Amino acid sequence: MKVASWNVNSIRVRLEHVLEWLESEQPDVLGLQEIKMPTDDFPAEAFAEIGYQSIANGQKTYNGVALLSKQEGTDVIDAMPDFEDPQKRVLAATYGDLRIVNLYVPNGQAVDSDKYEYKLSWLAALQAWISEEAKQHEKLAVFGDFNIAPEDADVHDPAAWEGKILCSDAERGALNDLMSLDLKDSYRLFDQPEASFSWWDYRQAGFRRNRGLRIDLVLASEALCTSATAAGIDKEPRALERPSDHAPVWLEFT
DNA sequence: ATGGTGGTCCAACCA
Repeated sequence: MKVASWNVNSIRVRLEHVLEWLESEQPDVLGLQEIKMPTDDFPAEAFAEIGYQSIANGQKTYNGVALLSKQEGTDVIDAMPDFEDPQKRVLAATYGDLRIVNLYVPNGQAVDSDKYEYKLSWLAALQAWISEEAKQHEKLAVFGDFNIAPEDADVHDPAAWEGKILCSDAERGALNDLMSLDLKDSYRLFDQPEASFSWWDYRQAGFRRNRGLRIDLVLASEALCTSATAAGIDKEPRALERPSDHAPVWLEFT
């Protein structure tokens, strides 16, 4: 089994990239973030033609998540319980005995902003929801664009980013709380290259200079970690013409 | 010191 996550920054613009990546990598499940279109506009037919079913949870202009898969997803959840949110940022489904939670965590803009307070309250609601999901599903993967770099090793310039948005103590604390629900950052189960990132700013030639952050994560339950065989980040799509600013991240297990 | 790119949609917001 291979599961993957990719913030595509508009599925309209990135449709060909995603179709090509699915055909070459053949993941069993791919979660998308920032589809940036209403649910009803999602190009399900294009994915069906190459053998992928889809579930979308979108809105006009901003946010939006989707799940593409070879088998049908069941027990779909498209909003966190007990958290009113007009922003479409979550989508969960079950594939066989595997539970998938696909997240687009709020960016937060800056640590002194209203959007940061929204991010922290959103993460508190997530903690409550995922603790319930973890009780119900032994094989659980919680993946997506977390908009949090777990550690300084996940940041190109830790001194410059210290305490800043995506790296603040409160954000990292919320991520650690989530991981204390027996969920591991699966990328670190394996030896990885230094300076491994999943997002590079479009500005200042961030990708060419590898000035990035690793903020796209696949958190895996103990039952998944014990059968994990490989994890990685595929930088190839980030080097294409008109790329997303994020690369797909993936986990394989038996 | 400032702003620098890109998507959505055409002014301004979000990242």
